[in-house]
Amino acid sequence: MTLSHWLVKSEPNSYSYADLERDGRTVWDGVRNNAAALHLKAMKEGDEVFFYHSQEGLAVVGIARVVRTAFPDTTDPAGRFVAVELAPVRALARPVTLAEMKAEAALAGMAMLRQSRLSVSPVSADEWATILKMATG
DNA sequence: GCCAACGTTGGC
DNA sequence: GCCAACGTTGGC
Repeated sequence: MTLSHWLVKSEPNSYSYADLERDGRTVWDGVRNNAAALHLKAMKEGDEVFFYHSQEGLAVVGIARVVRTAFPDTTDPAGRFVAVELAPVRALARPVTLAEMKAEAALAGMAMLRQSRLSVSPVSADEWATILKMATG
């Protein structure tokens, strides 16, 4: 089975990567956007996920892993949306900022750059490798 | 704080 | 079913 890669956004004021490390795992709920929900449904156990800090930080700061695939989001009264569970893998050695990603030609097609408001987006294998390299450089 | 992008709602 | 109005997200 081939694993896929994703990116999720979170405002560190409400839930940061450090919070995920502290908790060990967390329910990724509250997504109320159909495109984002489709990506949640496509996540497989073991898929790796970049954890991006929006509003404050504006950078990919860590890697998480899908530990439970999509199930009904109990915070959605209408019962239409789904949640997954994520666990921390590791913090990046160096955060990769939005400005750096925008400046990197290899990331020009990246979903989160093309549609800035999408809170859950796919990351191609090449984009994943590019960002990992930027995090060590 | 402002504004662009974009999704949703509701009147027709 | 269209589209204007409105609300939310998120970068600047």
